[in-house]
Amino acid sequence: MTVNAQHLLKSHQLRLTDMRKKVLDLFLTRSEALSQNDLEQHLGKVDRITLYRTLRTFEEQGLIHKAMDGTDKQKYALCQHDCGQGVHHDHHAHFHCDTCGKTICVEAIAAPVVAPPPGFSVSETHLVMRGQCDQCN
Amino acid sequence: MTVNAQHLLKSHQLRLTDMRKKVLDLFLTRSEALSQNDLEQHLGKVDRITLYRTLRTFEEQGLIHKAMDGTDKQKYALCQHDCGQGVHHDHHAHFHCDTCGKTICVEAIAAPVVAPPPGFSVSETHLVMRGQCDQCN
DNA sequence: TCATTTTATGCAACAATGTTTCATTTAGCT
DNA sequence: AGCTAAATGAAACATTGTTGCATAAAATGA
Repeated sequence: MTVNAQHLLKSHQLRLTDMRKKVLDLFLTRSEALSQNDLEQHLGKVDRITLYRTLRTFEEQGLIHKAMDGTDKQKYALCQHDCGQGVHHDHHAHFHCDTCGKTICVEAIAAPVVAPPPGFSVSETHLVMRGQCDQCN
Repeated sequence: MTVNAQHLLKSHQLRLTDMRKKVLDLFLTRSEALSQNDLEQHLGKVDRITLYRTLRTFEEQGLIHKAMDGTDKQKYALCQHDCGQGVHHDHHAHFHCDTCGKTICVEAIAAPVVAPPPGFSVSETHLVMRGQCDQCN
């Protein structure tokens, strides 16, 4: 486990367990968003349920965020900002490659601030691009 | 069945079957996007698989489009433009209410045109807002 | 209207994913 | 080392997505 992972867990009031260390380490070495299935592939034989709860916990504590990409599968990526318990500050766009299926965070592009229709209030705005990534182009 | 539904099916080269007429009629009376589960609730006892294939066919033929809303469930809404086989022209934003769970199309707001990172090419861009709708506010 | 052809349906079956309950194990603290 | 709160792992179940195949129905043309 990297020092970084240990520090991240500690700073988010999370106990250091094997599963959490392994999962977080994997996120730290990957630039693209990971689905639960991706994680299972990379981690080998791990308990599906524990992994599911680990991801939920990480998301609740602001360690990772859901990467909306228009597919029906949930994917997660590391938060780059100081997100905390129940608070996320990730406003970047996500890019989904229709060829390789990878989903990556595009920090350089922020979701636009748009005026909602009358009577509506907006708490988050997401921008999702689909197409071909640099690897597949 | 409304005349509208019959005309829509015909103009998209689709046979007029009971399921298709019922499903399309329901979309025509609803302003929000519908999940497969929503449709089953409203249609009563219908075959799950046939409904699944009906939605897939409608989507392929440009009658309905997937309404991305950040939830893990697939939702569909009527195309407002002249979408055809494999061609969709829906570039509007979608709004998801975190209270009532409804997802609606916001025709007034278009997904922005953004310059992708170098090496990337973009085929579609989606804009999703989350918050409270006018009913729940 | 009826026979033919093409397409849609309904059923069975299965894979993947999401989720809860509960007994057991483990991490963090004293 | 021992205590306590929390995490894990197993079982079990719900929901959703998906394919193959025999049957039924829609469109077409005589």
